[in-house]
Amino acid sequence: MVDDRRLAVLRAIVEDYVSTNEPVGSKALAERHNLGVSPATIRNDMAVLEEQGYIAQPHTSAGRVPTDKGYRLFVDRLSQVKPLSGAERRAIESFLAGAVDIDDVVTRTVRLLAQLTRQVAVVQYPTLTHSTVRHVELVPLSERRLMFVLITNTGRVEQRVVELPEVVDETRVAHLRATLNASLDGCGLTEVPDRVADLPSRLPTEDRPLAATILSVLLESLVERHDEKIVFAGAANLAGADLSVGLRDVLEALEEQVVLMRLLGETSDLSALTVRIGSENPYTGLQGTSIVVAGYGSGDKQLARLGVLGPTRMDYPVTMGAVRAVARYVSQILAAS
Amino acid sequence: MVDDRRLAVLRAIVEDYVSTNEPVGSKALAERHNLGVSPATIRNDMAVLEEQGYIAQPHTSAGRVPTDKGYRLFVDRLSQVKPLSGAERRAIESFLAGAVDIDDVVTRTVRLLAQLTRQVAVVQYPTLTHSTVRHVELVPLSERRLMFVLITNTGRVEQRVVELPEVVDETRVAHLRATLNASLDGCGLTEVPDRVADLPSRLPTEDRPLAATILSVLLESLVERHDEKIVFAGAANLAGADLSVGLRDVLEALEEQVVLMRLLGETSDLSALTVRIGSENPYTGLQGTSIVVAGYGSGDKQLARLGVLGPTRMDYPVTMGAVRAVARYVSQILAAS
DNA sequence: TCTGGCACTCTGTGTTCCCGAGTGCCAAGT
DNA sequence: ACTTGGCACTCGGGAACACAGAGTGCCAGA
Repeated sequence: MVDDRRLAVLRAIVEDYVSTNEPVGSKALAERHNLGVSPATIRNDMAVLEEQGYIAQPHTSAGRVPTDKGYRLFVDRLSQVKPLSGAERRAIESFLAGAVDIDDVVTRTVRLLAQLTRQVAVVQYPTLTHSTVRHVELVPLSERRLMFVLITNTGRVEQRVVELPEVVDETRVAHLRATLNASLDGCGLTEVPDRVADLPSRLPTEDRPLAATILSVLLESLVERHDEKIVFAGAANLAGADLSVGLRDVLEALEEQVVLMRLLGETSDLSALTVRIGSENPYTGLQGTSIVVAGYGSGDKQLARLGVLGPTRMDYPVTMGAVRAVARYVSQILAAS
Repeated sequence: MVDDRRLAVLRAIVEDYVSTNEPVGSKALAERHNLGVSPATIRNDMAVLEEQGYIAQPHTSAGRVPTDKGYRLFVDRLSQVKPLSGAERRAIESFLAGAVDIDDVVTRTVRLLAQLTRQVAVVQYPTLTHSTVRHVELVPLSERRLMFVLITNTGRVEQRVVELPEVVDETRVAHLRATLNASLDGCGLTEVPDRVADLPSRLPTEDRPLAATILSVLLESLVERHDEKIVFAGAANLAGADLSVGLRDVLEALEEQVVLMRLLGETSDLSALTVRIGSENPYTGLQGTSIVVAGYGSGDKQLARLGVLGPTRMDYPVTMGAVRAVARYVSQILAAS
């Protein structure tokens, strides 16, 4: 009973603070929310909440502000993800449906999410780890050069130019192409190294150096692209917000692929929404910000993650709703293509 | 004589203001630069310069600050582009040399430029307008789907998935592929529509619907990509600077492809450095910022542009030097690949 | 045409003062 | 055992004010 009310007070504090951006006092709370008790009682509850570390006061004679721990409790137990409105859902759907290729899907998604949440959106390209080879193509560019193109089932295309050790005619290229496709078609990218390991030995002796060159490029491109690409949008939305730390640090972090990677990657559970609040984030420079992350993917496999980053003082229910919805729609689009 | 000194005063004002970020007064000017005259004389010159609109004073009793017109004169007649140091040149070279494909070149370039100038760097992808077709590839994905891949001589790859009107076997695809390559190889992208116009009529009747479908996708992809991709980096560098207008507006402009396009595109001369200062820029929201743009390209053809954007109060000689140098190195890299 | 001198004008900063919101605590009421 | 009204206390932030310092414009003399 008493405990319940105390939680209600915490919820009210979070909600008010998020919407007004001002420390909230006992009197205002008693007025705006009908908690059925007097300001004095609320003050007592607040003292306890502060004792327990859920709220804090900026100055002695100011109202209370939620701490990271307070937000955490709010997100875990006091709030419900808020679904999007019908209009918003339709807008998402039609906006994403127009995408022509994987690049386009990612670009549209990140912009959409930024606009929807009015925060910084972050989207990771579908990882190659769970993709399979759809086709390998060798395109002669000149006598001693060819372009190597790898197409995956997620629509991603990797290409490399290969300098050849010798002059090679079209017939030999065709043969190699056929052999490569035969051994790799449908094969998961992680298995590729195994599959091609013995390939040179299955070829005529004179083709082996050629095959070796191409394979080394192939393997290299797999390794290299393993560190995934991440894009963001909506940096302008940070301009107004008051991050406790400087805006500069946040922008710098956003441009560091590595930081972004870990930001999205270090979430434990892929199928649910992950929220990391303020100091829960290991990176200084991102103190004062929170992130909401969801996994997405085609079919039942989670391929990558997307999310938004904003000030700790954000509207979690709404943001979580938007992230979850966008993740679902993107998954849908990818599954269909 | 007098005129010369007045210009020297303007130059000194610009240099001091750029380095100190504070309105510069007659006394400080007389001390820091040996102009050989007294502060009083300088005051007279400053009065004239203000009359002519080259400088202004923020408040009645403050020093002077260059106006956009003043910067313009400085850039046009009072400054010399400052070449990079040897160390910087070597750093550029080695950093760019490691790029593996066109995407990589652009990404590295934009980061490099941002770091070098400590401002926001903007790089446009090589335009397709002057590229030629190196190869067209058709990759069957399933019975009624194939992937269409277009490779250009600049290393750019466009791909599209095509839904076919009928089930098509490999032989017919091969034939179509050969025909396409025969007519398009080496052809400039702008000529493609002409070249393929009569192509269906040269094919057997039963192949015509198939060819038409594929061609429509091809043409569409050409038109669509005509609005070029532009990337930027170094937004964090804006955080400290004081744009006269809000940081938010600038960030918003940077995320608008269209604005960026026109920003880079509306330069008259491709072979030289273009500088647009403050209000010379047509976009509100970018008042208070200047841009320095250079063209780059492989061989003698200018393919695209790159540049940096920063506060009007920037070090023009250094910035211009960096932009010019990077543009040259990128051109070199592209020509070699 | 340049220079030193001088009166004038501001901005920015520091000080002081005071209002009001908000708290913590206590004693009384349920 | 909670809850409530009352009350004294604290502190941040805005308004009013004074003041020093930098810079200017102008003028008379070299």
